[in-house]
Amino acid sequence: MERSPEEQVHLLCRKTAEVITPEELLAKLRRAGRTGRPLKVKLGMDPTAPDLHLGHTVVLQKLREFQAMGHEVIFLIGDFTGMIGDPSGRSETRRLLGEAEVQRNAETYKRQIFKILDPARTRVDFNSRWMKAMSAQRLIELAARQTVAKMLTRDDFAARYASGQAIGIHEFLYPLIQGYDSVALEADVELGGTDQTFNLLVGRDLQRAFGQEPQVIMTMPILEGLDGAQKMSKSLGNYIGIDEAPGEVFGKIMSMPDSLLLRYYELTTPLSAAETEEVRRGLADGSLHPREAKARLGKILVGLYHSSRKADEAAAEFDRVFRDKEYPSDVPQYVPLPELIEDGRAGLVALLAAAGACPSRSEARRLIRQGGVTVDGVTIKEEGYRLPVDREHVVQVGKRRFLRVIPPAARGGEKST
RNA sequence: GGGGAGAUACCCAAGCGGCCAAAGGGGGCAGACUGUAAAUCUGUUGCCACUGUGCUUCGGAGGUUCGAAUCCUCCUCUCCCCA
Repeated sequence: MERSPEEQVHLLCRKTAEVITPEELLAKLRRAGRTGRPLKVKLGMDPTAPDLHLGHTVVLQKLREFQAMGHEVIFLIGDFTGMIGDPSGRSETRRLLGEAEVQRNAETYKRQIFKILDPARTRVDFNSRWMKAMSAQRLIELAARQTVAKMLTRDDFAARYASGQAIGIHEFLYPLIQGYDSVALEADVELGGTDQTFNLLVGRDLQRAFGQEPQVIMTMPILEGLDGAQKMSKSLGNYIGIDEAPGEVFGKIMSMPDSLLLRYYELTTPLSAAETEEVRRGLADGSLHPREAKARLGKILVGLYHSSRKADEAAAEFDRVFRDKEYPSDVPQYVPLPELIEDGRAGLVALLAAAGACPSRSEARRLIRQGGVTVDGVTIKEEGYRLPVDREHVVQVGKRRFLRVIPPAARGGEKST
């Protein structure tokens, strides 16, 4: 709270895509400074996909900045909206979330957001608290405050409408309910990705309609997923979850397109603009090899969400397996089932499928045909290969899957895949 | 309420009686290359008792036919136009 309102505005507007409006933010901050009443900063999320990824951290980091300045953060879980169904979903069967499930997802959220946010300064709320009690009449009154034409100005609605895709009425209700959340919470500021701009603006409209001072809205850039094209999302499989194992996080960073590096430095790390610039220059003039830049980024991120010790371990393990082509330090054991073994040997295809190293036997055959399977470092090309189970053998499938095949007789080592 | 179009594998999208387990693209996986699980190139991408007259798959259920993703009937869902 020691920072002046002007300073706060300056800091808070960094790394944002849009702030509507900085002037209003300044005014609110000034008042907060005067009255000693911190701002209420809202971020809403659906409880449907409880795994947070790096994309979410962009906005969470901004929330943390608010906290660091002494403001109150409200993490709003859209359990009511979530129970109705997610508008971004297509026509796939709409799964209704039960209360128990919502509760569980909420717990998952908390565990994850508190890797970034300060629990002491975070209020977790649920919009069912007020939405459940809302009568149909009130809802219709709410709906009367927006027009279809206005709704169709939202990019994704417009695009879907133009391309002939379905838009459910309830999807129109979404922005309204989200906006109403701001009314219910009397939010001073609401954050979101740029894709939320429309919804956030609806919040301002509704607050005005309910006689409140409109919230300031701040949107953050949307982080591209690992494919470099679409936004990061779990369903697209192009994400890095902040709850993922250190090795996974590090590996995914190492495997992302070089072209994405700077973007990630910028949006997912706490590095200053000057430090990011340094990375950019290094990459540009060749003094920093992309691989090194990635390793650094990987370490930073693992360090952030796990620990710097885990980060070093992950980096060392990566080098070991992918640079030095050695076996990982912890290759899972697999003890073949007795029915797989005949004359002291087990068919490799059956074994790979049974061990879960391949989703099907056909896939196992394919991999063998393509030279993607080795036993004790020797590439196996025959689909009919039978692996002797006389002693331990290390089977590698592709680049990343390893298996220590243990003879069943040799001690009852626990089975794992 | 009336008229029209459509539903194909993870996604998009061809096919419109046999040569279709189904073109093409994306994605995935593998190989080569590489200081990287980057880029690029190549291969591959339903299952199984896997060198097959095998099994399952083209919204769902029936039917026609020697034979259907392809034709017919009904159903479900979506989109467009008109009212």
